[in-house]
Amino acid sequence: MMAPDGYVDGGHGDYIDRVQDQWHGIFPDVSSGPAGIIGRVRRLAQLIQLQSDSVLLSCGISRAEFDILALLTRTGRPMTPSEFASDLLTSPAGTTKRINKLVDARLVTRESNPQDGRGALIRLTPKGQETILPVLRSVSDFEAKLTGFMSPGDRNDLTTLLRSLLTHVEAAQR
Amino acid sequence: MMAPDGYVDGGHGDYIDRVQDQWHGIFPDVSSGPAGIIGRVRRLAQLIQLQSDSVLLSCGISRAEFDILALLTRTGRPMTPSEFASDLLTSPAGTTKRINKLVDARLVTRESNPQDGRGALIRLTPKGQETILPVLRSVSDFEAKLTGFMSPGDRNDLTTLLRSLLTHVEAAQR
DNA sequence: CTGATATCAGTACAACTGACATGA
DNA sequence: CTCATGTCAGTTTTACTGATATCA
Repeated sequence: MMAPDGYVDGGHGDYIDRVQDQWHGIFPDVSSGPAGIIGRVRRLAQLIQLQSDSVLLSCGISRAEFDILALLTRTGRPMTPSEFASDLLTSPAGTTKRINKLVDARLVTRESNPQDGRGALIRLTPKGQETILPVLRSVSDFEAKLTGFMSPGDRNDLTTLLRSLLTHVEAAQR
Repeated sequence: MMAPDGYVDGGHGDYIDRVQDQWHGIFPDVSSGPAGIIGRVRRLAQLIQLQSDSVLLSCGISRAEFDILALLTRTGRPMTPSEFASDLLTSPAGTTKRINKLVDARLVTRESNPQDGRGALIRLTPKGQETILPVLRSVSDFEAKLTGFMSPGDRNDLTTLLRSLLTHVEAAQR
């Protein structure tokens, strides 16, 4: 069914459909289209976070630790605290605290940066690599399980549409 | 370009494209398809949260307060703390604290439930209604601005695909 | 009695702000 | 000197766990 503003008038499939039915009952003339996208992105992230945190917990690692270790793994090189902060959108002080916990756990080392005396260089230790690899596999399996029910075509379409939206939201960030 | 597992091999449009290029440089044979969806949902929610919080801040209201006031508005009836907790996925004690702040601000009232002596009933006050209505408009405008660049067809497609994914994730929740 | 509802106290965690030391 | 980097101290916020009172 098509609403006047061009949005599909949802059935009762998920949380957001129920939310939008409620809004429509209160404000019948207000478009609920954008919230059908933004609301689902937010709700999905909330549920995924919940489930994904329990995957990490079963690996004995926190989300904060995972983010830094995964970032170090995928760049494959030592990185500075500034790089963590700008990639993970955390404050400088918060970044320091995360690093300290990882240093205490011997998962990373902190060296002074030979190129820049102000800076530090955070390097993954062998223990850090051993720790993060199975976790990466678990997380990857978890993500595959969540999306595996979709057809390859739908997954491609969703990926493309989300990329388009993310590109736009990133541009609005600045 | 199509990867062997049926996922589009992304260009360099957004944060996740760059992340996936890094992963592909380290583990060339691992599928990065699911993370192209899950990663974007997470990143989108993070950026949207950031921008949306600043919209709320400019309205002088916190996210926690907004969620409860919006829920009360869209159901159009007094609700119990249990209902807040199960809808917003917060703990009972955390829910009580949120309500206390709203009661202190005179935005809601707490009455004992005549149908159930154990329970409470939270009701929106006139001041609460006056407070939340312009905020709802601001948030709605913000959401429309984020999605307005997409074609109606793309918005429909994205909505449908996200509904399908959310329905699946909700089912996995139980 | 049991199970559910709601609250409170205490705790733990995460993040921020502002100050500061260091060096480009 | 000014600006950037990184760290620390202190504060605030937030949510949780466990215990408790109440009542279906």
